[in-house]
Amino acid sequence: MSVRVRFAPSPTGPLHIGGVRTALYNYLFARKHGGTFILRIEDTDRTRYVPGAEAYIQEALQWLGLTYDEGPDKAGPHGPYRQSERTAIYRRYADQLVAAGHAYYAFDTPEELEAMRTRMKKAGAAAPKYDQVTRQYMRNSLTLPENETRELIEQGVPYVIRLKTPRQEEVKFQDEVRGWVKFQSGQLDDKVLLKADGFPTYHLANVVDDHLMDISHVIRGEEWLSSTPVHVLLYRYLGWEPPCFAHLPLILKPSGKGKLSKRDGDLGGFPVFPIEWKDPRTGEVYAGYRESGYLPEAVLNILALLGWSPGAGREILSLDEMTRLFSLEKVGKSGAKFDPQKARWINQQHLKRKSGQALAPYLRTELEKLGIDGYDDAYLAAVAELTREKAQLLTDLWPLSRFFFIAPVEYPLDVVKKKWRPEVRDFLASLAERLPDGPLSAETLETAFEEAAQALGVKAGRMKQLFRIAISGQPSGPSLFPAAALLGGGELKKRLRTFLTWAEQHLEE
RNA sequence: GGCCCGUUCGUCUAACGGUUAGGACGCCAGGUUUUCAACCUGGUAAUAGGGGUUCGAUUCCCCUACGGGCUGCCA
Repeated sequence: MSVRVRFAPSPTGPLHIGGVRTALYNYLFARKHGGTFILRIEDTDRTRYVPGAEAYIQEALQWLGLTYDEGPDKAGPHGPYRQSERTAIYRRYADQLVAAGHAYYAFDTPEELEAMRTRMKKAGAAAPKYDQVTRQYMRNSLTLPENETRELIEQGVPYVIRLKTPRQEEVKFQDEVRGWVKFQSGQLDDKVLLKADGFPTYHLANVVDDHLMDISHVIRGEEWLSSTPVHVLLYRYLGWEPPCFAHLPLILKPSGKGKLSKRDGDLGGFPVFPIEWKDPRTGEVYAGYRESGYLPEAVLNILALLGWSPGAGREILSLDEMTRLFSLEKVGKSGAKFDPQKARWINQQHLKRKSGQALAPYLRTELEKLGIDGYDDAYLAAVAELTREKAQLLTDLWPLSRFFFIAPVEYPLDVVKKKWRPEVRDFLASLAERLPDGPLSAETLETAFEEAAQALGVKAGRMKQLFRIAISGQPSGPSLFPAAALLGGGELKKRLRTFLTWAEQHLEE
């Protein structure tokens, strides 16, 4: 049996990281088994449709490198891959279920349903549902005479098609991550399959499409676990073999309770969306991992570890490595709290593994924003090479790299005061004299540094931080001599003199 | 409330009946004879509780507690 899996988001807004993780696991499973990964858009709710959401999903997956083999923009043998374009198909199966006696027409208006619920609540039912018992008192093709049902339909009275759940049956299925899960059908309600507007609900569309698209494994979030028995029933009534199910543990809020939601990002200071999202209705902008300085491979790595572990202490993984190591057996059962700190650490690890060359374009972009040019790629790469060690996010790179392009004009007065001593002036001046005008190596610089210190009888170590401040304007930063050497002798001299002048003005002895 | 799922350091997790219960993030301490978010070393800290089963339970079973999901003509 060939592996075919799908990621089936609903375009009701931006994809959040829980969804991204579902996509990732599906992707990994497909690639691991040489299978097919499909993107299917579940846009069956016209009231919640958000323009731009589908494009957002595609852009996010593309940025992350989760390429799919079939999808709305990638033709395949089982299209179309947008459910709104498949309504006739669902209709056909809904009719088939009615004809077979497994589903029925229900004419109850929303008001009537509401009335039923409040009535039952008053009578003591905590969560009233349209089920084996309730349906006997509602307006549907089970309670109405056949000719009346036909008449209502002919008159164009709105109706839905509901699944006729059996009264007392055990419905069970084997979940790949949880083992056998059992439900009593009497606990189920008569789910709407086809809505009054002719669109299917998730349950119908999902089952029909998974079958028609030949899906072998349904890998989705745990929020679907309790509707799986309904799906199992549907497969049975349609005469189809159900796929394998695997329900993934949920990603939980870092603090407090509940599953991760839109708001949590703002509160916790971390993004919940892969890329930035502008709400077309409110104009609100939500931060994305991409814009916040995360590498796509790091985001994938962060998410992969939330609910899955390859064991053996492996944590920093590329997409290829994850693919090799992935298995549903190793997926955990319990919800995982999102840890923003660890997320940043993982990003940092990936950043450290990047070459300066690969990071250079990011610096280029920052320079362009400021209208600075005149630096070649090799220089940018060398800078990135030095600063990436200290960066956790891509966005940390520029603040760390800035002084390689822009000479400091201000210095942290308090630190300078603390470290200042009379011989510093002479030392820096002497160092400036010893430097060549052109390029220099870190070794040459260090030698000159030592010599200058010796000549004046001061400890080289004591001079280092002020030297750093003089050339970068910052009390800390990348490895000192390599960084300074990269600036070149001429530039160093200039900066030392500027600093000495500044010191004269700001330090009264 | 009902149904379903879950429960190992603060967090993510490893250990598929026998380990001094391991790793990672975080935190703390020390080192790196300048700083430092980097690096190195060390430390801190867990099997929810109670019953079984077993020679032996983190691991299997039951109960309780707690957490989560679902309970829509939303997905």
